[in-house]
Formats: sequence, structure tokens, C-alpha cells
Amino acid sequence: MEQNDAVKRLSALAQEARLQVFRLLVKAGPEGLAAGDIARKRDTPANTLSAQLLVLANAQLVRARREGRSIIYAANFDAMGDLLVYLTEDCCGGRAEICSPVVEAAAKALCCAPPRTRTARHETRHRR
Amino acid sequence: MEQNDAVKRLSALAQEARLQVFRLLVKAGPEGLAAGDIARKRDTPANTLSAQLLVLANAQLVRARREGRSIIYAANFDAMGDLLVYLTEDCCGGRAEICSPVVEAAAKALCCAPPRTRTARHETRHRR
DNA sequence: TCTATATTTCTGGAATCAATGAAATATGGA
DNA sequence: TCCATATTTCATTGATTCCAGAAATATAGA
Repeated sequence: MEQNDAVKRLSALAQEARLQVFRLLVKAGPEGLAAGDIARKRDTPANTLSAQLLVLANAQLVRARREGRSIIYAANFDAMGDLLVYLTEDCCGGRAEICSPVVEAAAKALCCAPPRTRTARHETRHRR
Repeated sequence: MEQNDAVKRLSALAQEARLQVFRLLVKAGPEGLAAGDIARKRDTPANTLSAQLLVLANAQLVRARREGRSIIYAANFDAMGDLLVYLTEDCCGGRAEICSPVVEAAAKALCCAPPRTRTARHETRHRR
């Protein structure tokens, strides 16, 4: 991921209204929400919301699809994941032990993950 | 973590120069770097850099300490972790399976323990 | 004390951004 | 076709942000 994209995504999220809209869409899941529903739910004029969604869409944090007269917006979880990777990758450059707060925080965030991935439970053999 | 803090941290990172400074400090680790060293390394006027560091410090993404004539700045990994949690927590609200891209991305970011053991075994889908 | 070094604060101007009224575009149905 | 609904685009306004010159502050050493 390029720095320009990261800045664009961070900028898109770095504003109260847009961050709320994005979180709303994250909660809504892949089915998304119609622009009009978001506008009503947030009590925001349609054109104001449209501009906010445009910023999020340009940053690829949300995707739009038309359904009849409505345009449905949905969070783009892939893009979100890319951003997280970008923000954390340097942290691990060479000295993972330094970043333990970040690692722990992320692990906490991931505690909801159902599946596989052996969670490095203890680090008795991580000489490298 | 409050939304205001999240917006403040996202805003602090949502600018090319500051993001670069922050990443520099992340790489530098807990010992940090003197403001002057950063200014030289980045070829930025001292006052401009000072303003950039102030924004990062107000967002609690970096911390300052004096050492002789120099002021040493270091990344605050705890604050970084809090931000990651904030950005991901809603994603998992109730339906973790939906967020698998985010979860996978974060897991990938966390696999920093072994440097270059092939970890990528998930299909890349192009959409950009 | 005086001087050099390190960094910050003050200031102003250019650039960018956010919100909204008004107008335009797109869709579906009678 | 005409109309209502849904959303975007245009244009304007006010607010915020970014940068850097100049001046101020803090520290160390002679």
C-alpha cells in the first residue's frame, strides 16, 4: 500500500461525521445501507452526506452500488485491513518485542476471531 | 477510547509529513530521536518540524523528553494500539466472520515474529 | 557573564476543506 | 409522457490547516 493511499484513507476517517458514517457502515456489514437511510439516521442533508460518502469512496473505504432508485453503500473491509497493515508494519521492522503494546492491542481487537491461526500463546522458542 | 481522541490521532497521521515523521519514530523505537536529528534527516526547517511534532504529541502519538539541550521524541506504542482497537472493535460487533479481511490483515501484521517465513497463503483479489 | 546550540512560539498568508442552497441527473411507476 | 423519489453536482461561504520567517526561550560550556 502506498503512502498516498494511507494518507487519503486516514484523512477520510479523520473527521467526526465521516468516521461516524464509516462506523455505521462497518456495523451494517456487507449488505450496506442506502444513502437516504444513512441521511435519515444521521439527520444530515442529502447533499452533505453525499459529499461525505464521496470522500470515503474515493479513499476506497466504502463501495457504492445502485439498487433501483437507491444507492447502497457498504464498508470495504479489505481496504480497512490494508490500512491497519500499513500502520503496523513498520512497527515490527526487526524488533517485534518493542511493539508489544501494539501487538497486544491488536490481539485484543482480534479476540472475536473465531477461527484457526495458532495464537502465539507463549514465546518460549522465538530466538531469531 | 473516545471518538474525539480517535479523530485527533487520525488527523495527526492524515498528513504526509507527519505520517513520515511518525513512521520514522516508530522505526527508531522507544529511545526516540532528537528533534534536530529528525529535522536534518528530513531536511525540514526546525520550526516546521516542531509544529508537526506538536500535533503528534497533542494526539499522544509521540512523547517528548528533554536530554541536555535536545528534546527527544519517541513513538507512543500504547496510543497506537488504542487507535487500532478503536478502528477494529466495531467491526467485530456481533458478527466476527464478516470482518475476516480485517482480521486476516491484522493477523498478518502481527506475524512479525518470523521475518520472512512464507505466510501469505491467502488468495489475492484485485479490485483496485 | 557571554556565546553557541536546540527548540519553540508568534505571526501571516496561501491553500485546502466542510457544509449547504439550488439546480441537475437518474430511476421507477402511472 | 409526466411526476415523485433518490442522489449527486455546482457554486458559495466560512473555517481550518500548513508552512516558514522572525523572534523568543532554554540549556550547556567557556
